[in-house]
Amino acid sequence: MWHDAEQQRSQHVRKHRAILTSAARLFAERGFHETTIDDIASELQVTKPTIYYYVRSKDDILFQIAHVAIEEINSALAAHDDRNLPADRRLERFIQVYGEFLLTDYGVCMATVSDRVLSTGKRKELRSIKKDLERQVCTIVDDGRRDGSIQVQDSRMLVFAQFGALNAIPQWFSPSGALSGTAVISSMAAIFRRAGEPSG
Amino acid sequence: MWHDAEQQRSQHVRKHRAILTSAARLFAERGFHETTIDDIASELQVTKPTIYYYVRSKDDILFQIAHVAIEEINSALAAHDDRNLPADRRLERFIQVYGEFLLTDYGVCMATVSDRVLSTGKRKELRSIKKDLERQVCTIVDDGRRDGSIQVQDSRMLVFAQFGALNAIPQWFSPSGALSGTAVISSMAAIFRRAGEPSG
Amino acid sequence: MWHDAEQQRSQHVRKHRAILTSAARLFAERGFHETTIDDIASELQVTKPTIYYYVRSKDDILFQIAHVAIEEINSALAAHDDRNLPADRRLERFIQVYGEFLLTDYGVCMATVSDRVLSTGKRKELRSIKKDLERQVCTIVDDGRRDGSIQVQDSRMLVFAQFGALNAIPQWFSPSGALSGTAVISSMAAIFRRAGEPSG
Amino acid sequence: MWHDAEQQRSQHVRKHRAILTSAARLFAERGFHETTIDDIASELQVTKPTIYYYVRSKDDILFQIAHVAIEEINSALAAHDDRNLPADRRLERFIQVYGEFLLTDYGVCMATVSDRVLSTGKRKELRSIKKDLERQVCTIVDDGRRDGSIQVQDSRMLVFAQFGALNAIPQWFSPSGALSGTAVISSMAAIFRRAGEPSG
DNA sequence: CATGAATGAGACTTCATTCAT
DNA sequence: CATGAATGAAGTCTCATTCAT
Repeated sequence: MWHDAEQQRSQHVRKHRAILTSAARLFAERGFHETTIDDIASELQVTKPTIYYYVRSKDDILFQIAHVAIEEINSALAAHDDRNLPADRRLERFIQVYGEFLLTDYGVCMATVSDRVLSTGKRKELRSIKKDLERQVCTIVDDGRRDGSIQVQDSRMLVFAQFGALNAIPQWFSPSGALSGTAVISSMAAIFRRAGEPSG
Repeated sequence: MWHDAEQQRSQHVRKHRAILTSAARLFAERGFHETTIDDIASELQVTKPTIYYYVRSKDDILFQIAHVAIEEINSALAAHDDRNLPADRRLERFIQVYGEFLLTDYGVCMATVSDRVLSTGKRKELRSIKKDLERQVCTIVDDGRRDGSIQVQDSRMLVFAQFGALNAIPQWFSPSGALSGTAVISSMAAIFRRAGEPSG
Repeated sequence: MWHDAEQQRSQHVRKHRAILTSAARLFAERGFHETTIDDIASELQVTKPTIYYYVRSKDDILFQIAHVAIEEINSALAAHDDRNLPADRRLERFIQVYGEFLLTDYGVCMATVSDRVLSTGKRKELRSIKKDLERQVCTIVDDGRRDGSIQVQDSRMLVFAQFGALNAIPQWFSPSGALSGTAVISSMAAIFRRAGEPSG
Repeated sequence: MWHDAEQQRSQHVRKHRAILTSAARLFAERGFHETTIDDIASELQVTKPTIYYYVRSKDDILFQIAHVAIEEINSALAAHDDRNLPADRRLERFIQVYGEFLLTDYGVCMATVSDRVLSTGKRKELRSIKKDLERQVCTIVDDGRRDGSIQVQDSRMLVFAQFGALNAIPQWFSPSGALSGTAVISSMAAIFRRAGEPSG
């Protein structure tokens, strides 16, 4: 029955994903080097080699987490079609979506864990993916400069500032703090809205 | 002769500092976990135990680097007495000084290396020091809100955004790139100036 | 129907043999420790447990390969009835048959792979089988000493020398080289013929 | 005092050599894969990391053993200047020297352990060294063909046969057996002397 | 019969750290 | 003060082998 095969396949995908998710949480919480494969395994109630049945190596896990993370951002971004909005609104929406993502384990992991453990090849691939994202946002800013809704000297600098500010959130944000995650994100959005606001 | 002792003492301090400096450079370049004590030792043309003569442990090195770093920032800040300037100018000056610092190895190391390797005690101490710095900047912003030179909803958010944006610079900045370090810093300063600019 | 059972049985034997053959090829090519059960399985397009359905363990495979190998040699030797030939001719024929066998995967595997992986019991059994073969050849040499066609001080030494020289062939022989396998074997046969040639 | 440094250096060399020697013995006895670094360490009454203080990796040990082995053979060969002897005598002497070497742990190790564990680079280097040795012996045989003291169709085949026969000795020779090592070697030498003896 | 999944056991290797000199 | 040597403690990864289906 093809259903069986289908089920098995999805089982496999699900478990693979479970590994990434556990790992993302642990990497986000303790850091990459502070997390052992055994930690991941025991969280999933399996043994070490089981992890290796699904995944090639420890840094492969990180690499795949990053890939999943990017996919998630992109699909979250694609969820709203905002091509008709003015650029400043689109930028704000981006900050919202990206900020929301940074509250998840995948997000924290991606924003927090250094890519230095990766092999040169993987690192390059990852950086290029991240650059794509940056370019996307740059395009929005450039649109804004054209349609007059955003005013800034150097779009790349603004984008870098935004990513820097947002990616740092996990380093100080605590869900039990005074501000909710959404509030924090709104605050950040406001700051960067004003930074690009057409003066006078 | 007390002179001898003096000289010895200063020798000791100098060598100790050399260790921190080499380590800062390597940590900044390769990362903490990617740098071994041997790497540091061989860069200084000494052997491992020599390092341990001056330093308690590997994370002690990181800890001390952070301390030196903070000292340096503080003395750089103290160099200009700007108590009489309006807050927005003082904030800008801070960004300049801090940004300049981020171009040094100590700066990159501090902005880049996670404090997760440290023992809870040291980590807390370090965080509290960093918090002091944040508070200093918060005070400036709050002053600005009072004197009307800075307009922002939540000062802490603005400060976090600034530190985030600045601390991320070492992750993408390359001295061989189109923009000089100073240019980058000015750009950042401009962005945050505008973010706090009184509207209308 | 017994026919079905018969067919099944022969299926089973065929598959079992296919495993041994693939394994022999891989062991011969890469070596025993450099070949994993998975390698064998994937070459046969089956999965690991399937291998274990036919075979007890990895070294069991090696053990059985050796058994098959010996059978093959013996049946190849039996193919020519040469009891009436003079001993020197019989020895030469042996070298030819054994040499030919050493050009096959089973042969290379047997000549090349150490028996140290085997349990003591299996190792002893295998060595005793090999000793049988040696004894057979010794007998030929002894016959030669009696009938005057072979002259040698210590038959066992001659036999060991022969096996050593022949078994080493796979270590240097390349089918793409100047000499064909048959030529190499003839060469070896000539050398040992002369070594046993009655002088004067 | 330079003497101290000298002593220390020689200490280091001596210990390094002790590792190789222990390893050679164990590899020869049990095989490479059947010997763990811990086995080597515990035989020397040190711990595993100590081994790594002197040696880069497990297969580096094998590689270095082979190097030492070759050196030993060459120096043993150089010990007798036999350039004036007829080629057949020189060949015999070679067999004696090489055979003697095969009774040592380094010899057994080299003759017995497969080079398949080595990286391609190291393997090539080693093979080329071995080829040099073969070429040396080939030269002797060729000399013999010229001066009439050795008669053989293909010198390389004779040399391969010799090395094969000799290298196999460790597989069957037992010091507690009827024949002494020297006796075995003489026997082998005799066989190959006769194999190359000018007929008639 | 065959498979996907899981595991036990162990190997190599690294590295911060410490002694004895 | 500084060094060569040594080590404890882990960590990553591999692989033969076995269940449950």
